Amino acid sequence: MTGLVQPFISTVPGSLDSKGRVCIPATYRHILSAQNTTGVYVCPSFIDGALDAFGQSLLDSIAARLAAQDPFFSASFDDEATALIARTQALPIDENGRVRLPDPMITHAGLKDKIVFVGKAQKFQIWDADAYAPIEADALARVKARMERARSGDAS
Amino acid sequence: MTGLVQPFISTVPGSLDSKGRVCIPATYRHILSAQNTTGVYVCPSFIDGALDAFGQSLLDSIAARLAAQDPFFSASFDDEATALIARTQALPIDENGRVRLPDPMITHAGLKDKIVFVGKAQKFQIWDADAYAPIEADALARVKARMERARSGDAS
DNA sequence: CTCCATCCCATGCTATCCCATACTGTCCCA
DNA sequence: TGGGACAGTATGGGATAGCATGGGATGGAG
Repeated sequence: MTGLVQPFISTVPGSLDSKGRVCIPATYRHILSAQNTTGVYVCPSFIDGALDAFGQSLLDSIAARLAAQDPFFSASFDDEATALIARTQALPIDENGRVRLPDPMITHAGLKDKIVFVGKAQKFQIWDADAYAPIEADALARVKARMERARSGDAS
Repeated sequence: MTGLVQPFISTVPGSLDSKGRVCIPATYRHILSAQNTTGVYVCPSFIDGALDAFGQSLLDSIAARLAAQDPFFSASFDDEATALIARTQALPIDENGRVRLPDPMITHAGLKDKIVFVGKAQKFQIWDADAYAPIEADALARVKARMERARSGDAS
């Protein structure tokens, strides 16, 4: 049943206005509303300077995993809840498709004026446009190198 | 189908005033009232300097598992749940969304002026702001380390 | 009678909602 | 195939309801 969820794809440019608002691309909004999500869940990544955004489907699977644990006496529950649930915010989307990003999240991602939305299947990410450019280049280079290694290995 | 209960998420800053009152974040209050809870249940944590706060849903499931002797939990769960219930207080929320924390609980959590509310799905916690910062950092580090271990294990 | 706790009212502010406008892509028809 | 119209999308700004906070008043207990 999880396989039927539509994935977030492609990279979309966007902008952050003076009030800290961003306009979620219409394509992503349609996917979100198909998940019975009125808003969008956003969590600062603990790997890099991105914001992870997702809908009800992904949150449910996280909450379900936590619900199977003892909320008062389990150490693993506590770490996971602290890292994921506590740092995630439910942001409502207004009728024009915009969300107000909390200031700490803007700071975390170093968002200026220009931003990009990057589809990652179950979730999408929000990056500062300048910060994302080298990240994308590096990722492309790694994929290219791996493919060439695989090809030369196969061609024996 | 009331099966899915809305989880407490995100971290919200707050304050303790000179009368020992705290203002419960509006988002949490809405979740509580959706659980037919007029007030909030609060219990000093067993493992650290936090206050655990929750609504009717979690209290019911504790009581139900006590009665059913749920084998999923450890053998000592019965003792723990009994202690938990004994130390829990039902605090009324006034019309402005505030609760008066009993002095022993303020002492337990070492609350000064600045506090934080930390969402943990079925419950949320109340921490002194300064005390929580290192707790969060440690939990993040542990989760991050676990992820990197898993990644290097995959990359054979 | 004094002190302490709870209740209630009043205020400033921030966040949310809403409207008004510009634009861009698509669709239809000549 | 080109031009025009329209609908959905994106952006800026202003008003308002709700939230958070402080202080005073009232009732009960010691």
